[in-house]
Amino acid sequence: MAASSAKHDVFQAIADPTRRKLLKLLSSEEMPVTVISGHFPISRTAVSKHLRVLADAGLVKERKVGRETRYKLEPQPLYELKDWLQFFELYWENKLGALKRLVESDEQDL
Amino acid sequence: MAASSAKHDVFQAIADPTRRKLLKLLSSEEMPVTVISGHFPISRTAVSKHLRVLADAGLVKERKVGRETRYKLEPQPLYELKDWLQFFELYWENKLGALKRLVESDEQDL
DNA sequence: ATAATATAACACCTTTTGGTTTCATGTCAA
DNA sequence: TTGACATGAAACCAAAAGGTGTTATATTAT
Repeated sequence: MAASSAKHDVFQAIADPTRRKLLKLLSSEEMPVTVISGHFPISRTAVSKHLRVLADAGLVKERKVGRETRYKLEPQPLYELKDWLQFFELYWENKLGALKRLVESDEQDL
Repeated sequence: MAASSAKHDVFQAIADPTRRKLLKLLSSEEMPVTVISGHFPISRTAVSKHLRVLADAGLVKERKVGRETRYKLEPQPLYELKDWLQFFELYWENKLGALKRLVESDEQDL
């Protein structure tokens, strides 16, 4: 899995379905690894590695509490995704809207 | 690379930087593979495989014109991504909101 | 008909990824 | 202090991913 020496980016981090489920799970509540693992059919170690990838991408924050490590969603990096997506919105939604804007700017030129 | 027998999903398709560049490149104009390859440092075959992954995810549309195959962006599947993202907007906006409240209360303390 | 072009299809290679099991370390409770 | 628990780390594995180069096939131009 992800050895995680090099920083992972958001796009790659969310590519995996398990990691996406992790993000949702950790969105509301902070949780220790053991509890998190209970929600997945894979081993605790595997979950731990996914968490590492997410942490690398900055999507999750770790906090040590006694002998456990608790994880929580850190949504900021998703901004990058939103920005990226915004570029394409032009193309799907309003082909009409884009045309309208174009026409309007042309009108101003008149 | 992606053999592409099983359908690829959008999240996986956009995970690769080359594929993201492909999407941008194909957003404005329809292009045949050879022209597309000119924009990348990798082999034409590699580009072709990336295009296949994108097509699998429905992000790109192929059209045969004579002996060439032209590719164009098909932005619809990005909707899924937007929906997914929307869930998390709640969390980061709250955070910003919370920060704003914090700053404001600090100002009031002065 | 023949040569050149565009691209898909194969076969192959290396690195990464998702997963496992086992071991080491740190912390809490008795 | 001794044992149980939580987690990280390490070693390992199979499959997928990204890449290459080499055919094969269809289409266009001469």
